[in-house]
Amino acid sequence: MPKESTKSSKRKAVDKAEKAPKAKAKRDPKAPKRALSAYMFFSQDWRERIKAENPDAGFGEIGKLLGAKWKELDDSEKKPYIEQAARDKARAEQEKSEYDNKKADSAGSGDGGDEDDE
DNA sequence: TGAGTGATTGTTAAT
DNA sequence: ATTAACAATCACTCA
Repeated sequence: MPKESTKSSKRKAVDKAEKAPKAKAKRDPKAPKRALSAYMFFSQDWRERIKAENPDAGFGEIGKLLGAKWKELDDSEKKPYIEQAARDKARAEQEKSEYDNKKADSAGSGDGGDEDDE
């Protein structure tokens, strides 16, 4: 059985389940961005289905419908999406790698080699 | 070393 | 461009 060592706490954040006051835009100028989550891939595949059966459904309907279906799916059904998420995660790792690389590089040289206009 | 925190992903549609 | 529920996430940071 998989050992569940530390998973006894981080719950608090999830447990809160409070209404999102508002999503933040971003903090770092070149945020390496994270990886997409299974839900992202799931939505990409389902969004068309949801709209197909709910052409009038706006965002609220789709969002709730999507989430409802997502939970309806079996772990095996989500697996493919999770795998995609895992794949993207690896991609994100590379992104971070570059970000970390640049970061370390610019840190030493005062002036940033490449400066994006922003 | 462990804990948890926040930031991020994508959809649609309106503003 | 931004925001909003919907869900996952999980890499980073700190003491």
